[in-house]
Order: sequence, then structure tokens, then C-alpha cells
Amino acid sequence: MIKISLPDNSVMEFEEGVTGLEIAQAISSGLAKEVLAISVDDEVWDLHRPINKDAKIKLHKWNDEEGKHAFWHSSAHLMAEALEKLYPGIKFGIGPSIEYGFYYDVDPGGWTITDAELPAIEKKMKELASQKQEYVREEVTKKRALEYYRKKGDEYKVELIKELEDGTISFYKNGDFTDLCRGPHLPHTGYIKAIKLLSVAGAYWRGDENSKQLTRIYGITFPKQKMLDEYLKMLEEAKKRDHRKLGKELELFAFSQKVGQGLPLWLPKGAQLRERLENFLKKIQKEYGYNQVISPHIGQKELYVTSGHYEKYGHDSFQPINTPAEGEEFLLKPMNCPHHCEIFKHFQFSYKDLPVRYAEFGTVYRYEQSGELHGLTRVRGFTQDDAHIFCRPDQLKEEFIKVIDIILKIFRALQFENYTVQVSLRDPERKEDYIGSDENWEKSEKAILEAVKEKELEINVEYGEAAFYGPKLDFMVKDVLNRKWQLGTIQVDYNLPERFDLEYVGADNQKHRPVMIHRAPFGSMERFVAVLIEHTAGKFPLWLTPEQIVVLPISDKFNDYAKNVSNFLNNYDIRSIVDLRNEKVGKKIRDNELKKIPYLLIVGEKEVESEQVSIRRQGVGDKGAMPLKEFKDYIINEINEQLDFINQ
RNA sequence: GCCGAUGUAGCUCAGUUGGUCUAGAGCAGCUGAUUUGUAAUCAGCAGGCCGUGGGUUCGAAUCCCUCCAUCGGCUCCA
Repeated sequence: MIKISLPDNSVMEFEEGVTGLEIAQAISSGLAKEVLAISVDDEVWDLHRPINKDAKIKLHKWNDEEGKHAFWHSSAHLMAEALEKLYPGIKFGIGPSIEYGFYYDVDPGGWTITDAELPAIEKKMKELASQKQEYVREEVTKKRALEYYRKKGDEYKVELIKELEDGTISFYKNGDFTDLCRGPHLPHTGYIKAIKLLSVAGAYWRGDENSKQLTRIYGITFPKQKMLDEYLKMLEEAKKRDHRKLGKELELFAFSQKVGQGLPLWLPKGAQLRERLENFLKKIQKEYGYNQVISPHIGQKELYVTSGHYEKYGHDSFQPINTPAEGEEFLLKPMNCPHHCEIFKHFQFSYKDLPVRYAEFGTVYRYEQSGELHGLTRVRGFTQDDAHIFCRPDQLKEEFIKVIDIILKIFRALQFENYTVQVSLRDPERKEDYIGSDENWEKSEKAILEAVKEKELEINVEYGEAAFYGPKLDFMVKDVLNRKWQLGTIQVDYNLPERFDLEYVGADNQKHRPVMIHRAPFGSMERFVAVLIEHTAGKFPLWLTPEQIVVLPISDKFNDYAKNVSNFLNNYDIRSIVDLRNEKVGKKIRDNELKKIPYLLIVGEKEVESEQVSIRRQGVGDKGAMPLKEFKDYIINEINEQLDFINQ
């Protein structure tokens, strides 16, 4: 007999060789129906795998990550089996589960798999799923594993196996399909009831641009059809909040083929929104002792040679602008730091003057690869809410923390709750990709980690995500389709001060090198607005939204009163417009609801006589009538409450 | 940049196997009627080189190729 300890610390006794499924069955038959995988001493196992010694276990259902992982990973194998049946000779790369669903990278050989083929693959999968094929685990030697895939002619699996250690290799078989796999898997394919293949994409083998590009098929599965229906519906709903769609509908921004790819045009309402955000940040920065500066949109090539950016990015960027003068070359500014360094150099600073903080809404241009452009989140011309802080080494931590405070303040003000904080460090294996001494890198990384610790931020550490001149603290936010975007960023930099030979005079009357912090709380105005649109579904907070109020006269007899109402409000800096169209009020309500204007004021005979307005809150409905003067106070009060919250 | 898909009025979309397609609809726009009470009043008008360039064909929005743009990924992101 062996002892099995459960998460609640109770212990059950079983015969040696008991399986997870049998344990679940012993607890309750309901549990046995729901369980998908089992953790045995913190390793996730199949439910069929015999347990031969005392162990601590945890049973995983759908709601556990481990349960979903087993489910989706098994689904990837099921898809592979279907693919092998439909496309004989197809070769397989890797096929993992992901946050939502799974994919498999395949080399279809002579076949081309497109979206049009997905329904047929799905159908095959359903057919195989209903056969309740067992997922059978088999431990194999490296030699046998290599033999199997060499014979099969699958060079991708051979490559993977070569890197594995003998004695740790297992195969899983479902139906006629055998895969190199660590597991765990479901007991059989019958668990998979609802299947949807979502898309086909290209993906480089092992993520290397120079390797062959495989075909990646994304899919998702569920134990119940209803769950799939709900998921697909959720996806549809999310697409309605896509900033590209709403940006067009709400007339915030546009693109023009003639102007150029990735070069956004801010329409009046979008420009207004952005300006308000900029002013909001400017005010905060003023409080934190920043000075606004302005630098030109181009700079001599030499400037970027000095900074090191030219060497790193010059080749793949917008190419130098030539002038009538022989040999003279300018670059469109791809970042603001070198300019700010030159501003710093203009002065002679003493240690008493530091920190010096230069802020600029600086528009920069980067030649992003065409396939990477994406709405406002990835563009070729964008405005960073940039600033550079030049400080003494002993001020670094304090300054860094102050920047974290600004970012957190902004996120809180705009109610960004679902962000993650990422410490982006060098790839320790590829130090040659970065400039600067190891010593400086270590100092920078230490500064960030200390600041983060002091602020008690929960962080993820990502290696290889640093900028080439220094490590970063990045604030990541997801869009409606769960894609991660970097918004706020803070970077410690010992390198540029050296390259630009920046100095201040210390208390010892000697020259010293300042440390530089690069930071952008929004990241870029474009990306921030994009994510803001998706988070709010276009319903911006009252203080921020371009149009706060629309006045709807019931017929043109009341147009003058409506105009008076609007003018009255505008005199108090409340942003209102009037809908004077010759339409029924129902129509005006509908159209303005869709424009997501927060307050709709309906005025007719009653309101004219009593100097009132009837209030309708967007998305909520009729709120009754109120004297105009009272409404004015009501709105001002609501806006002030929001601003007070922000300024706390 | 790479793989796959898509591209028809300002917007959302029809357009069957190439043949009254001289390309349609709804919304938006304009004109007129209507004077309206909480999510679409009616009628009329106007609006398109069917992304671009080339080809196949008696005939192309429809088939083929080039380029451009967009979408989903990959790679990249100072």
C-alpha cells in the first residue's frame, strides 16, 4: 500500500500502481468525471499513469491551468493526428498549449494549408475525438526515439530529440499518431467535445527568422459545446471594441495610403483627446520638477553615430536625408535622448543642480517592418511622452521610484487595472548585442530591482527584453484580443552619458558622470490612446472625452433654446454640441448614443417653459428633468470629482 | 521582411460557374415633405476607373501575374 496525501492534508491509502483517475473515483464519481490531470509531487501527470510510491497529489479540473493545459495539449495531438490523415507525409514541429487554446507548427511538404481547409480538419478531429482514442504514454530511449523519427523522415523532431537527455524521453500515442512529448495528456480523446480551428499563420522554426517557415494552425477546444459558443461570442464582442474600428467610428484617427503606411492622422476629436492627456501629464510632471524642452524632428547623422543608435538601427531605418551640401546627412529623429543629452551639455551643472529632468512630447520616426504595423499600437511615426532625468548616482533609486509613482498615478487615474510589471534584462547568452560595460549593466539592473522591491511591485523578469543600452522596467497592458503591449517604460542608462561625455561638477570640485533615466509613462500617445479606447470601449471618462454633452431639440421650434443651452454650458468650459438635424428625437438619441457622448439633453416645450433640460445618460437612459443651472453644477461637480480622484 | 487571407460608393456589405453589370442595397450626404418627447419618419437626388499596373478572353468586379494597402500570425520593437 502507498500513502497519497491530498491538498487538504488528508491521507488516503491505495494499492501500488494506483492512477489519478482511480483516486478521483475513490473520492467521488462526480470528481472523476471532471478531473483532467493530476500533480504528483508537483509534477503534472496523466490520469492513467501509475503511482508507485507515497506521494502528494492534486487533482486538476478545467478551472486549473494544469487541467486546461492537459486538455489543450491533448487537442494539439488530436489535430496532428487529423492532419496526418488528411495530409500524408506532413511533418511536425512543436504543438503546445497556450493561454487560450493551442497550436501546432507543421511542415505540410507539398501541401498548402489555408483557412479554407480548417473546417475539414475540424471535422476529422471531431470524428477521431468521438472514437475515444486513448493517449498512451511510452518511455523510450534516445536511440529508439531518433530511429523512429529518422525513419519517418521528420527532421524537426530529430533535431528536438538530439537536445534531450537519454532517459527523459517519452512518446504519446493517440490512434495512429505518435508524438514526442513530455505530457501530460487526457485519458482519451473523447473528453474533447467542442473544437474550433481559429487561424493559419506562418511561424519560423524555433522562432528564428533565418530558419524555415512552418505553417502554424491555431485552435481551441472545450469539454462542452456551450463553452465554445460562449468563447466565440466573447471574441466577437471583443472585436467590437477594437481601437481600429472605434477610432474610425468615433472619428478619432485615420490612415491614408497617400500619406503613408503607419503614419496616423489625428482627426479633430482624437487630437483633442490626446491634447487633454498630454496636458494631464504635463501638469503632473510640473509637480515632479520636470522642465519641458523642444527639439527638432531631424538631427545630423553624427548625433546618432555618437549615441550608438546608428550602428544598431541605421541600416533598417529611414535612410538619411541629403541636402544640397556635399556629404551632409540628417536623420529623422528615431528617439529624443541624444537631443536631450545635448541640451544637458549646453549647461554647466553642479551636483546641487541635479537631478535635471527634461520632458518633451517628442515625435519620432522608426521604419518598422511593414508586417508589424498595427493600428495605433505599432506605427512608423509616433509621439513619445518622453523625459530624461540626469542625476547623481546617489539619487538614482529615489528618482527611479518617483517615476514609478508617476506611472502608477496615471494608470490609476485612467483605471488601468490589468497591467503587469516586467523587468526587462539582457539576454545573458548574447551580451554582444548590447553596449556598455558589464559593471554598468550590473549597476543598472541592481538599481531597478531595488526600486521595484521598495515599491513592492509584483514583477515578471524577462531576459533578452532590455534595450541595447540598458535594462528596463516595463508596464504591460493587454488589448481586447489579449495581445500584450508595452505602455509605460523606465530605463536606467549609464551608457549615453559616457558616449556624450556628460559631466557635472561634484562637491569635490571634480568632474563626474551623471546617470540617465529614460522614461515614458504612456509609452507613446498613439499606443496609449489605442489601449485606452479598447479598455473603455470608446466611453471615455467625462473629463477626458471630446464631447461631453449633446443637446437634442425635439423639433426645430426649440433650436434656439437648444443653442442657448449649449452656449451656456460652453461658457463654463463644458464641452457641448447641438444636434439641429431635422430628425425625430428617437433618431437623434440613437445616433448620439452610438457616438458615446456621455450626456444627452432633450429639450422641448416643457423644458423651454421651465428653463430645464431632460437628461439622458449614455448607455443608462432617461434620468428625468433638471433646471439648466442645476445641471451645470451637477456636471461641473462630476468632472471635479473625477479630477480630484486623479489628483489624490 | 516572411507565411496565409482580404481589397466593390464616406461607412457596412450583395454581386452565383466570366455574358443587359451601362455594377446594386442599407447607413451617412444633399433636396423636399414632416414639427416630431427618450435607440432608426417618408420621398427624391447624388455618389464607384470594382486597390494599382499588366495579361488571358469576342467579352473581366469575376481567371492569371506584379505592385500597394489591410487583417491573422511569425520575426522585430531604440
